Amino acid sequence: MQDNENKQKQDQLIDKFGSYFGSIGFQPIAGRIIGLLSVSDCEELSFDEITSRLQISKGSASVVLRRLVAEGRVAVVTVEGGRRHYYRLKQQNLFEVLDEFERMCDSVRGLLNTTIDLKADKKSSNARYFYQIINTIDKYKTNMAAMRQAVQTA
Amino acid sequence: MQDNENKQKQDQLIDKFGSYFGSIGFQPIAGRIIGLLSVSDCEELSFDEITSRLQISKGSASVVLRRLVAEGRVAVVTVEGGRRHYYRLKQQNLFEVLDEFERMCDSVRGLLNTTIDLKADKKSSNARYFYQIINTIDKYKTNMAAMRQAVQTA
DNA sequence: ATTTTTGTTCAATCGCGATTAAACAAATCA
DNA sequence: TGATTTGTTTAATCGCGATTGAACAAAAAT
Repeated sequence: MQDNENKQKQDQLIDKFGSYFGSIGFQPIAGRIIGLLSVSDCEELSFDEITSRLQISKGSASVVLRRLVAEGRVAVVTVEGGRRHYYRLKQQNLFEVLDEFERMCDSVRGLLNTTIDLKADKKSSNARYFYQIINTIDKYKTNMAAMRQAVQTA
Repeated sequence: MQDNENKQKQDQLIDKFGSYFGSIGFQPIAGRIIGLLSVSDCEELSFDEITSRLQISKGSASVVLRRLVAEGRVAVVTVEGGRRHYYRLKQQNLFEVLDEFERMCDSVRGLLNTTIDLKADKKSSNARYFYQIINTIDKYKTNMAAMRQAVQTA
């Protein structure tokens, strides 16, 4: 009973992980695998445990796990002598998400600069708006750099 | 010649806007419309100018524009006496993107908290990892609050 | 009143990633 | 060696949002 209830709560959480990772561009199954590895009390699960717990085909699991391993999100643990593969959540650099966000900011900044360059009237309403955005991005990046430094030295 | 070259550059930029907005969950056409309204020297374009410049069906344009207007990304300008609708880029609150990012942080934070709650061993490797992430999120939010204040009073 | 312009609605299609099933390969066991 | 477990590969399918085309509606022009 207790166990069953716990499992249900875990399943709900796994789905929430799934939709979160789905929202940032992961395949649904990839998100749910990360969810399972995050939620499970046992931190190393076999291929078989993953497919049966998530009720997914071996094919899906194989493809998605390979990708997750290649991306460095999941680690494979091969126990000596055994033939099974075990998978565990790989801990990420905590600033990785911020890195990606800043890269996105950079690309937007570049895009806006090019856009302004191409404009006949650099003082037009939109051009001024774009200048403002560029400015805000710059402030944000300065701020983030300071924060990283603070965390590093802490 | 000059004109044609300029138009090509604009088209490239419009596609870049398109793929950027696509990457953050917009329909391709929505992204390209925003791109056109951003890049165009004329800041108010009619329905017809949009469909013909982007080579899209009236149906698509109608649906997508309605949505963009509903979301507050595009404004409709109806000139007195005329029957045409004109569309212009609506300038956003510059912190809107950050707002969304912070909301996402909040939801992740909640998810991780729930996950830790459910764990048998709160000192497990993953649990400790999740605590670290929560901590970093908190630092980030504190920092952002300070930055906003600074921008407000500037 | 009729025609033209302007835009909307909606059924049908298109494209594409996600997923599966089943055949296949490789390693271990008996 | 033959049987079993463990995972991979790939062709086919599924699902779903994006897009179109064509019929339709509303307003203005003639």
